[in-house]
Amino acid sequence: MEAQFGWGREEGGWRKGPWTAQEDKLLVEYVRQHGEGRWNSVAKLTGTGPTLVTNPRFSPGFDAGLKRSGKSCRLRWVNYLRPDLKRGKITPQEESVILELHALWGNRWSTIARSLPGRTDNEIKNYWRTHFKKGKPSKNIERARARFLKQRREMQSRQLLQQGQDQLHQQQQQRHADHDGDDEAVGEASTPAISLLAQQHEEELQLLQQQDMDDLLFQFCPMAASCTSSSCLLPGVASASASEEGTSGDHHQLDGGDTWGWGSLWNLDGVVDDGGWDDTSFSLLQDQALAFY
DNA sequence: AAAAAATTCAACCGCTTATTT
DNA sequence: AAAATAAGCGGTTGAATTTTT
Repeated sequence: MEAQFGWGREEGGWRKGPWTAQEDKLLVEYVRQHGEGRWNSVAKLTGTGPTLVTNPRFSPGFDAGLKRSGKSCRLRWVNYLRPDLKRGKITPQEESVILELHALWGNRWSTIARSLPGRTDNEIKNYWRTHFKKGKPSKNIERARARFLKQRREMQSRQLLQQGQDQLHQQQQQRHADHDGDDEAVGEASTPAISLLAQQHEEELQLLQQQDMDDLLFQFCPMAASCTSSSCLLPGVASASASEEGTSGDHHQLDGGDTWGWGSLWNLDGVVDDGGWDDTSFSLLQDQALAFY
């Protein structure tokens, strides 16, 4: 019934490969009796106690002990048998959290997992890799990305427009003060760069709107909502959380060049200095965004 | 209908960090 | 204080399953 798998056999005395229901039972029983931890003693203590030895379910001479290394036992418990694990698919809400926290912390799966009760680091890691890893972005994340960029653009073009208007206003007033009743056509020529930029962004924006991906996006990707609300738009939050690390575990690269976009897009390290969200950092980010687009 | 390709995810490995002896 | 042992972490693997051709 088992051991039909290519890799189900023994190596150095320890069984390896997929766990059987029987093995699970032994491990669960072990934890019930001895608690979590001391995994190396599982093999010694399972199935050898008087209750199990005399249990008629085990034929005489059959070694009922669990022939698994401590490491394997711990893994099985932590990732699969623990009763507080949440089974079933990752919910859209959870996905949203994963995306956000990964943007913040990179591949620190166990850190991310702490914010997702009932989910293991392994599970989250798998989820991330299968859904958001470079090369094969799912349709969902593709849409999410588009939305993210769109929001950024909307914001920027609004900013630019406002800037241009302010500037124009200022110049007009200045001119009024300087020499009284003069022309007003000059103002347009003096802010061509900004208005042009703003116009370009409006055009890009409209292009995106034509594609009309919002409805689909919302249906599939909750991140759309979080984009506006949390860390990615609030440098204060992001930099505060980001600075909390950097003490010891810094050898983890935040975003090894092969994962795409999000890490570098959302992680504001090195872009935002002391919580300031100025135009330069914005356009820097914008450039990064465009590079991926 | 079946073969091939793609995806999923449980479990492994090697390494680092923490705890115990 | 340091060596040994245990726990924890993240990357990788590959059998099983699902999807595509």
